Amino acid sequence: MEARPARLRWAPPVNLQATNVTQQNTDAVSQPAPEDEGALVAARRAKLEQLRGAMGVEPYGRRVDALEPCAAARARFDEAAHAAFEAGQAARKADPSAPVTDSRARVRIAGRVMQHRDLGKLVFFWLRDTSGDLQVTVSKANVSEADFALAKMLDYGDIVVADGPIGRTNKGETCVWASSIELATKSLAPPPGKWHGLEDAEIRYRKRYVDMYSNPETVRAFEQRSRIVSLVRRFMEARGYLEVETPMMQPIAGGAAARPFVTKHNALDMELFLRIAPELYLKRLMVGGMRKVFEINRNFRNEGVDRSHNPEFTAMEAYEAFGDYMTMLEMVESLVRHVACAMAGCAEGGDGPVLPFGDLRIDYRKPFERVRYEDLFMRAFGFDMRDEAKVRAAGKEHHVEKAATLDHWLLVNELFEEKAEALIDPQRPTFVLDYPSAISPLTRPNRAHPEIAERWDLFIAGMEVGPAYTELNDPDIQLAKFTEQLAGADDEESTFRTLDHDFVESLRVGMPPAGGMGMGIDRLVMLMTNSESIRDVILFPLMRRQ
RNA sequence: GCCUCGGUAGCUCAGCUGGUAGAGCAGCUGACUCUUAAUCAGCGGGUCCAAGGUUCGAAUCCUUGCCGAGGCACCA
Repeated sequence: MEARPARLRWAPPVNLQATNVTQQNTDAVSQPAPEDEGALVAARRAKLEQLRGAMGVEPYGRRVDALEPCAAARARFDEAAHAAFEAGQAARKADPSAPVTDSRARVRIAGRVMQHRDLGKLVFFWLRDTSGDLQVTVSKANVSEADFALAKMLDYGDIVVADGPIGRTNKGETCVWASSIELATKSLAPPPGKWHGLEDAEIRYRKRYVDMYSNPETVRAFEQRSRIVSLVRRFMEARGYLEVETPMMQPIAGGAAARPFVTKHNALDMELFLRIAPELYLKRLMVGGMRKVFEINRNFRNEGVDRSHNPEFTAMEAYEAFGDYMTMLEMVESLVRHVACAMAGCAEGGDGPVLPFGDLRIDYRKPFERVRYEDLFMRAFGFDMRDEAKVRAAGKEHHVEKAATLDHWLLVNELFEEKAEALIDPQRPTFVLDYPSAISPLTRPNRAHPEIAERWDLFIAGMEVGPAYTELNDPDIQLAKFTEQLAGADDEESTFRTLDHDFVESLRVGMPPAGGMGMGIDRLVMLMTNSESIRDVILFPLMRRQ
């Protein structure tokens, strides 16, 4: 990849005369000013000055080559070399002319100081990097006077480089016996406690950088996330899907029914929406002739925030020309099991694992549950969902809002969500098949039963992980459904809902029959990493401004 | 938007029917060549989230607001 010229990278943004930019910057600078810093910070600043002055140490470091992760350094500990060195030391005690024997591996590690114990002429501290912790032992006899002075004055949170042989203490702790140490970065902030670490959920999300070094499982979860996304990509590529990127800023926010975020392009004087879904663009690619595509990217929905919703979230959508919703079902079931297998370390092609999620044990073994929407409705209510009178009565009985006037199928779905979804076993991944057409405007109706759409939703642990459709490719029906939908929009919805005529035009050009699916990647990661809050799988979740 | 719970030292928390603000760890000074949440001696450290009210007196009771957690609602 060619590097961009530095001039471009560092050039100030050009067209930023918009007032909201300045506004945002002012808001961001609500941190306490330096003069508000307490005694703990003052003590660290005093050390900083001492390092720079009397000790001649640069507290913000320099390039260091040939570093290895703490875990790798620890793994290079060799019992025989350690024993030989200890024996040699004993021999020299008896006879100082005995030769020095030291075949222990030399290592160089860097990390944050997590523990610090000063025993006078011997200093122990632990360094932490993302691979783990490793103790560094500094003996006054082994290092320069300057290095020893530095070792004694280190603070919890400082970033330090240590060089030396990997060995063991008398008490059996594997450690680096420092031959030299170097301060990489002085930390000025008071750290969280060394025992409890950082537990306050608010600070964990707001200051993720502290959470990450204080709670190693945080970094672990995000390493897992990265691995899962990579597995998903490789799975899709192996099946011949092409990864594409479609607009995140759209003049019409289509493809779903959520409330969008609004923004503006100044030069074109144009209102834009952050996308709520990529669907309508990916389908245009089908029209253009691409057979199998997928996109993994952010969607933005201007809705509430809770344990399974963040306003910006990562979704995958995939489309396969000449497929249908059952093509997608096979693909998604294989994909979810594939990822679950990788997480559990079980054999590929086997039945699949059982993974914990909170108090649940999710059973990813073959096959996932399949249940028809109308059968689930029948089980929940005891009558057919097409029975308008009974549905109307049940709506009133269950106090559905506007039960008397609401469209029959919308009422059916209200009832379904209230009572039927609860019948799904949260421990069994379940495909609910064949939703009513009336609530599926982008889905092709079943040819024999047009009130039913060829659509499924996958539920795991009570969460909706994603839907799939046999895509509607009849331009006339699509236009009719869009028009009907717009007619039902209230005043607020009308401000952001517009008919995407170009999309309808693309269907007139002709989209091959196709299957399509969507999947919430954050929710998939939650399930795979046993994280019950979406905030634990998003590095910087949206928080209210302080 | 609604309901419940919470916000006290850098961190984790205690603080009873209203009566001078506490602990452990962290910090500072000193001792210690094998520590493992090191130990020992000594010393500092608070806008009790904010504003208002009740009271002789409020961390504590009341009201409102801010921030968070959980739940509900919203989310085809």
